[in-house]
Amino acid sequence: MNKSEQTAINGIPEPTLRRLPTYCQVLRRLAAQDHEHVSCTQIGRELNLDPTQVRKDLSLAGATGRPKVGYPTGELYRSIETFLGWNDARDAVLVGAGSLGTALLGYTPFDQYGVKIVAAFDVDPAKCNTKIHGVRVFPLMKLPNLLERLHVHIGILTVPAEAAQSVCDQMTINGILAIWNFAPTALTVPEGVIVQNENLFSSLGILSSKLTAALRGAGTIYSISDARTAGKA
Amino acid sequence: MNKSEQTAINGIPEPTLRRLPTYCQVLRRLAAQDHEHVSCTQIGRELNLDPTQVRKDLSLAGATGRPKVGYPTGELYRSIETFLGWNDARDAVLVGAGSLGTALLGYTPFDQYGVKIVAAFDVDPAKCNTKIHGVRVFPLMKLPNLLERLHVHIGILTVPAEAAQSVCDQMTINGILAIWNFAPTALTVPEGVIVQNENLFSSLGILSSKLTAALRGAGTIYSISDARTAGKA
DNA sequence: TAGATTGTTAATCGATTAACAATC
DNA sequence: TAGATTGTTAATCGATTAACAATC
Repeated sequence: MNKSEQTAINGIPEPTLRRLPTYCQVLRRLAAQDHEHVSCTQIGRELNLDPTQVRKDLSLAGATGRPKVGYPTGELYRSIETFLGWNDARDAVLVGAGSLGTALLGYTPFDQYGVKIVAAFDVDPAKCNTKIHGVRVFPLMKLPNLLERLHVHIGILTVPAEAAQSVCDQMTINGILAIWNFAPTALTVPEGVIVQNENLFSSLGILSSKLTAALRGAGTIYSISDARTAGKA
Repeated sequence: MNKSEQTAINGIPEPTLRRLPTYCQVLRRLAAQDHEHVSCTQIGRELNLDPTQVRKDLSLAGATGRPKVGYPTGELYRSIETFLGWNDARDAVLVGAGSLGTALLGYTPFDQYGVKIVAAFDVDPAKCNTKIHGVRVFPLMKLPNLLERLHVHIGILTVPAEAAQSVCDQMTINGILAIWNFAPTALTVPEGVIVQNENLFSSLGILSSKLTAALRGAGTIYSISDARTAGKA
């Protein structure tokens, strides 16, 4: 049932989509260092990935290289960028100008990664009609009206879990097609709407359970510096 | 070589570790609503997951239920919490008190999720010796000294990509065993050190490539039926 | 040429899903 | 009891990895 997150779009596996942006980051650096060409082996070394996997990912994104030579760095970068839809930024709105929302409003790199936040919304009257990092904050009430006028397709959700579904509904009713959800709760959306969950607590769960396992193992047989053994099993 | 990130710990698959925290969130809500028992079907409905998968996850976490009855809600919650190491909070330090770092310092739910940030560090003298959301900010220079004294095992990295590896090295040299990395760059760490990458741009890449695909194919039968699966979260 | 590298197909591995007996 | 649910084993599915011919 939860096909959404794992299912391939256009035959592109989700893990591939997740890796493509990291290739962009490496390629940008290599291009700045005047590397005209780059091989899958090089990229794989930078990111600790199997070169074959890199090659398969690149081919899925439509890139082509030359045997022995590799891929032209700049061209490869641009073709991934285009594939991801990052070459020209899309407008987005953010709802929930709390600490996390504020941070995202000030996160300048987004411009380079295909997203431009054009308006923010909050229920707190104290925040409304101010600007945060140059973005105007509107009362939540105005969301439907403004969405209709602005034709924005991306919504960023940084509200508390309790408010998430209600705001989500208001977004989808008014034309939002993709929601980047930072609220730690599952959203129900109409068919066709894309939801990308960013659950910080899930990551934290992985981190702490691995650490717990490592420390547990360290206490019994291995020393702390040997925690690696506990980490692999 | 980055097996550490993908490899199961104690035979627990990474996807399971990622789902366990979401079960906690649902269970907490159900417990508050006085549900004494809960079934995998119920949990699955809340999160759009296959009930069999939920059951398997729970069994991997060591929980047991009773046929027809289900799992005792409170007990199940506590057993997952314990499994994740969230029952008593671990100390952590944060390096990089920029906008994202500041947001994390103010993210109160962390206390409930096993992490307590006891100190922050930054290179900017203007930020040093102040408090952000009640956490003292120290000059980065003091990191080694303080880590040694505090015996902290978790490091949160919210510095720019260029500084990430250097700070990471300072962390691991001084006893950090697990790094929550928000910098958009791959880290090289000694064996046994756990790295959990939180690459916002990877998520953004998935979101925007799916949206691009959906908009590109808008109108064709193919993309509409394809978008259906993308909707479920 | 020789060796590195691409592109692609086949094999492997692991996670999800299905099937089903046990049980309350 | 009947039906829902657990626990577990087997089947399926998909991603990763290996193998290898083509090629610059």
